[in-house]
Amino acid sequence: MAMSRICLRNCNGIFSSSYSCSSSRSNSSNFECLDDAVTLFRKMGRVGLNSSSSFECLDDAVNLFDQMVRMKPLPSLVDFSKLFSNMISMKHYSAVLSLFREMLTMGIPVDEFILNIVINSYCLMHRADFGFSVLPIYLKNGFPFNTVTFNTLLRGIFAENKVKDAVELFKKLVREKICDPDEIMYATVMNGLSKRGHTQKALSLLRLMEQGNTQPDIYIYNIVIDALCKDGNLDAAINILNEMKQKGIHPDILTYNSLIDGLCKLGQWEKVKTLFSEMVNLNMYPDVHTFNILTDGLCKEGKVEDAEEVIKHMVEKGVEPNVITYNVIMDGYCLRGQLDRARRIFDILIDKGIEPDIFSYNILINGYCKKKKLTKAMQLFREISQKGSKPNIVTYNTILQGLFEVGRIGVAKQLFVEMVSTGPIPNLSIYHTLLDGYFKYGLVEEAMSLFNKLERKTENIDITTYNIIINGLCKNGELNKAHAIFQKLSSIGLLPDVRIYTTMITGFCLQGLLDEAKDMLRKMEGNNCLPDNVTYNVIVQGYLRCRKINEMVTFMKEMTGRGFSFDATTAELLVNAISENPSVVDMLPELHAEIKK
DNA sequence: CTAGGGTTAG
Repeated sequence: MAMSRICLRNCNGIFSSSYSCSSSRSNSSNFECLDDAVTLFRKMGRVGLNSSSSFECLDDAVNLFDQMVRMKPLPSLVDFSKLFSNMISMKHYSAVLSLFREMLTMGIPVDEFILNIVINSYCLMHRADFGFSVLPIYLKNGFPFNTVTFNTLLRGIFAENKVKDAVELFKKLVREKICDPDEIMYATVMNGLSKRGHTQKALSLLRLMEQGNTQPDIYIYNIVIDALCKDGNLDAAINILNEMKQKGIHPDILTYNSLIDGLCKLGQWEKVKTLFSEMVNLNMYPDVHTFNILTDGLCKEGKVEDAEEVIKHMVEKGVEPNVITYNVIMDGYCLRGQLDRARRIFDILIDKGIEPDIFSYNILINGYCKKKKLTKAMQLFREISQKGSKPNIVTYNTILQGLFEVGRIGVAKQLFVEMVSTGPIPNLSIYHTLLDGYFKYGLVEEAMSLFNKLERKTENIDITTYNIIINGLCKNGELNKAHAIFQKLSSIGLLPDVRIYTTMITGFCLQGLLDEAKDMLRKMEGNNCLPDNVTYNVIVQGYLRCRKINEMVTFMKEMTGRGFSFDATTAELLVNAISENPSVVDMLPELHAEIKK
């Protein structure tokens, strides 16, 4: 009953659909829910909720709200805040909004806590714009804005990837002295920036902070250090580490975990050891994250046995491996093609009473797909739903790629239909998989009709989509169509990147149109898009295939001059050309060493 | 009392 009421309340709003997505419908009867709620309510007492309380289902929360609004005198706003917070932790965002509206309608006064929760609900629904529409209510009630309000909004804007808007808002707040940014606000902005690839901007904010009243704390330093580590800029990260130490701010386990992760990814194992002993000497004990980072680093280098040793070590030290530990190991075995071992690990995980999560399944499914064992992969795929979990977008993408790889196009199409009706909303990666798959099997019409549908909404597609289309058309003998699409790119505001140029050059080479390929190479340079290793290999291969050795040599010199080298295909073609006509060698004297390789 | 911040896995 409560469910339907919420839906009714929502039908004026735009959130009814989001609501039905985020709510988990309870199977228990409303009666039971009501009883639960009443019991819960009695337990909490008239004074309000216990902060640790939670509800079985949305109905409990709504019923509790109904009880609360009927009470005389009304429970305090603290109790309403607690109720709403609980609902947010259960992801019932739109239900919070409905109940909030109901409070307003009933003339129940609200406070800034409630308003901030409401703003957060909008933000968590990725509608920060509606969050702003709550601000007038502060003014109407004479509440001053506080940093929490704007932090919530900033976080919401970042969550929608609107980096510029977030930075604008932050600047406005500071410039117009609307609120004084605290450590948390700096952390919010810096985290938003660094998680979206703007490490340098985060770093300059750190410098700005150092000059102001709010001094950076451990959180701030951890954000910046982690961002630098993720960028592989370990020197800079360690410089910041030393800076913070000098200021008397002690690095914590997160600081060390970020640094160790960065060093592992660079394969700098000696430095990893140094940092590891440094943290132990500081009485900071490595936790499950630290060990997972080490395990992952080793697995990515193919050293799964060493990773297994790390696990033995952590168990000896009393740190329990978690699902991620086993996932990392499974992925390590899958990467080496040892599917059976990965499957053992999977069984061990279950034996230990650890629930495999969607990652566990995705890793194994990916392993089976790479081995073209689609039947096994599909079995696991079905098992996810049987176990009461749900395949996510990555699961679908992995399976779809696997199905196309082995040519089971019909099943792939079926699975896509199933996804549209019951699965996650397809994203660009899914469409890329479909387009790529269609082209691979010569289904140009299908690919183009899907592309035309996608193209109607320009925000649906990106430069990679065009790369797939241009590549697919070229591979299917539709060079002219490919070129036409390439030429209209700039008119729709997309700058061709090195990959697109290379695809076009590949297309020309495929048709033996070497002059056109050469023109394209010069054109890209003119457009400030430098050819890379792949571009040069493609063009050299083009000349080699047509046995135009003189021109080939020109490009060969150019590419080696720029520090690029031949890939396996180029080398093979060159060897073939030489064996056919040994005099070719004389034309490239300076490359003897290269050829021998 | 109740609202906002940092780490790991495909």
